[in-house]
Amino acid sequence: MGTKPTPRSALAAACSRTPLRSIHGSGHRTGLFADCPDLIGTPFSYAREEEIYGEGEDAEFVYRVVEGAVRSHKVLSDGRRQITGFHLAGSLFGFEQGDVHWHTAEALSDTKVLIFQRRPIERAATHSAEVACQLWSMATANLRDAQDLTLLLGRRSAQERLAAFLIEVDGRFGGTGTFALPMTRRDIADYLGLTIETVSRTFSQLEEEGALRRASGRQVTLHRARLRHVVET
Amino acid sequence: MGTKPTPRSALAAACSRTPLRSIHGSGHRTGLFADCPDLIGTPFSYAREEEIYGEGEDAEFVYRVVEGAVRSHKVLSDGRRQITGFHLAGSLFGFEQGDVHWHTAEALSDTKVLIFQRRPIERAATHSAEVACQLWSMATANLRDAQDLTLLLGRRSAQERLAAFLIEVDGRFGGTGTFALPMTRRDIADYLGLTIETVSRTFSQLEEEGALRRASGRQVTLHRARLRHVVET
DNA sequence: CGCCCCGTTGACTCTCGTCAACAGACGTGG
DNA sequence: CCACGTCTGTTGACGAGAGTCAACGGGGCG
Repeated sequence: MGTKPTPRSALAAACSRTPLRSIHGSGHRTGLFADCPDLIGTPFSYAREEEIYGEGEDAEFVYRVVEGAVRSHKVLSDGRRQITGFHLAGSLFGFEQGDVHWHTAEALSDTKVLIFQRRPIERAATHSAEVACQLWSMATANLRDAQDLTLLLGRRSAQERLAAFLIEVDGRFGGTGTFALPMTRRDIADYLGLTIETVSRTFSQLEEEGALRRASGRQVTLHRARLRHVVET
Repeated sequence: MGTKPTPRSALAAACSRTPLRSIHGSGHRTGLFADCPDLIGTPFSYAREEEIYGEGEDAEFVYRVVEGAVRSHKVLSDGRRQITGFHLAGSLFGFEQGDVHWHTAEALSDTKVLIFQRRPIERAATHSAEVACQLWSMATANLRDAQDLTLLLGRRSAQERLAAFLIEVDGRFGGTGTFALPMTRRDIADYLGLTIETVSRTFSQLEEEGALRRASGRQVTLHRARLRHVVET
């Protein structure tokens, strides 16, 4: 591929050559913008651990995950990190208030996204109540997630946090109870407000209690009833 | 006052008698709905510790604090509680996604609010991009607050949490550095993910370090530079 | 006056963090 | 092909910070 193209250059190129129809219908969830045919995203790729945008950067684009996974986080000056969310296939991220990002976003693995320019969407929102309502609905969904995380971090033990997290991820992967975690122990720890050692020990405890089984790689099989019992309410 | 009127009955009465102009201009911050003259709230009062709405209840109204203070929280089945936000004069609360509240809201002290019906506002949003954009903006502001709290709960020590909290409250009271906390130690603890004993001890530590002074009641005077130093980043 | 609630403090406990060692997977280069 | 380093994950020993339990003082209110 030679030198890495920027989102901007990819967008410019896409304007002249992309067969727009081919971008949709590729299996990602319908949702925001699904009924806005003029808001077609430009495909783009990021390598594992590559930064998509940084905190404080100009928020020129928003993104929808097509394949792979992304994390959003904030860091303190001494390096402590809090991941505020994982974005899996189908989810939209990077849409924040104001003109700069207040998080850093990085690809967990090689990831394909669709890129949208933020400005035209915001301009559309000022004219179309429908678009604005979709943005509102999206923000509200994110708000609920953030507040659930707040309850998790403020009032739950390590076991409860990990159990709730695994149930949540399972749900996002279709609820089969078996999946491969796309993130490292460090990512899980920084999401749950724990250390990697505690996450690792808690995995072992849950396995001893028969609430899950670990296989090679990051494959896990959940005993969902027992995990739910750990989480209770 | 005899039997307590419901918001519903107050609203019905207000339709026939309230001199609408008198409600506004009473010193609360301008903001959402300020430019929607047809969305006039009905005044209503709650006593200290009174529940305004409960988790799972039908979300018929939204509220703006005129005077006093309100807390929103969630509880786990075993009684552990996480306060997700305090609402002081001027702030709007109760606007959540879906038809039911996902929090409980209670008055910290005797509190005056303006009540708005949710449905007409939502209906207005589907027609007016401006209203919808305001709702979006409000949700996004709440989202940022929730994510800041996430970072606080996930990665900060008791001292850092309390210092950040005091700076935040000071800011909301005008940034003079001296004010009376409207909430109890229990409320602070349940907001910061700590216990009341830890909050109390942390107050004492910060006072020993000269970062604040406590006076009678819940009056505090902050040494803001030292508190900011505790929080650093 | 007496009760209850709030806040503070002390003593002890326990969960989770810290520091360290080590095993397995993977990629690189000799 | 294998030695090597690196990265991820696991486990153990120990320590620190926050939680738990308990006592007590002060203020508000019936």
